[in-house]
Amino acid sequence: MFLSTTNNGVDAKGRVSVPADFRAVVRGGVFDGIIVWPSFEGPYLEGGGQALMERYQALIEDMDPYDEARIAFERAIFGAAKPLSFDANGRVTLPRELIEHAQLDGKATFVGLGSRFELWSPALYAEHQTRARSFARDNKKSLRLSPRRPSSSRPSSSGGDAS
Amino acid sequence: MFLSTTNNGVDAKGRVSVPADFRAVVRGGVFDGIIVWPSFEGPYLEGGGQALMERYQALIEDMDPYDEARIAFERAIFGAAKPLSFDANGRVTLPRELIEHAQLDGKATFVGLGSRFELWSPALYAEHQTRARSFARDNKKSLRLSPRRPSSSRPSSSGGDAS
DNA sequence: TGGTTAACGATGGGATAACATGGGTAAACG
DNA sequence: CGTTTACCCATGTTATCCCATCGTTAACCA
Repeated sequence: MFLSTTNNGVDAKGRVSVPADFRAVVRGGVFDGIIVWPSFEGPYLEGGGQALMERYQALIEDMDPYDEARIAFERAIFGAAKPLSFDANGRVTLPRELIEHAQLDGKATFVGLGSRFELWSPALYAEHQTRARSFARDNKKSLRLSPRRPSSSRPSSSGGDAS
Repeated sequence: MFLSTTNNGVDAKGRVSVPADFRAVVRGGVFDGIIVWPSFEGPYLEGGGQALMERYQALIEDMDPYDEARIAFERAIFGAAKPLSFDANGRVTLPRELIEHAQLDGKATFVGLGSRFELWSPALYAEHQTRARSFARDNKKSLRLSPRRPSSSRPSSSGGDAS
């Protein structure tokens, strides 16, 4: 499982060290590396191991062969996905177009999301985080996670990040 | 699996380098090359390895021998498909009619789509690419990954194409 | 417990092989 | 006999591999 957030450097050749935890997730597959594609939702990258790609492929092959959505997904995901293999030190080389899409400038933030991960420019990710947080606050009623309830006594005062 | 998008040149002889990743996918078959035919959906080419052809053959042979659709598929795919073998440098020579169908003019864009690939004029593909991305964004809900269940119904090497 | 050392992960740079591409020549085809 | 197709070699560019360095963490020893 891809977990946690890591900030690594992107050198002049576009190389970036994949966090060791992430490498351990994909270790064992026939393809020793990760697969990365530009998100079609924003200026960041999405990635995973080959197993993730095969899950997408299974999903897509269940769709009608001439479904417009199927063709769109095939082109948006498979067409844009780059297989990036690890070098001896656990790095991958990001192609120029991926670096540009995510606006990476010397640094990249790996964000683990369980079955996949995201790659962000640190600055954009911070911004995205604050927006995500306020979105969560605005929608907290729909975010009830578990039957466990806080049972009062918790200071409802805004804890620092007021807006 | 055919992945990623590559832009290669088409010289005066109609030769184009097949991306090395793509060559690796079809490597090992008895026929050392790719099979390409004009799409009946638009001005581009479709292609794959021999394994893909055999899949199509199996699909079509399940249809009624006198089904009009079967005849149409046979003519549109098998009748128009050209086996293009690699030269020593990994290139194929595109016949004139394929170049004209896809309106290739010095450049060709290989688009990997998992079990097959497409060949486009770069300008024409750019347009379809943006449309595919926005369509995918609007319909992403239909791509939800279901929680992986242990009883996977198919072996991991799906589709017969090598990794 | 404090200090030292070995191991792992991350980073930087240079050498080398792979890839894409161009042109030329010989064989095959009509 | 002319045209086309296949094969061969040469070259620039790019990506891949290999080695060295450095910081951090974890293990080990006194």
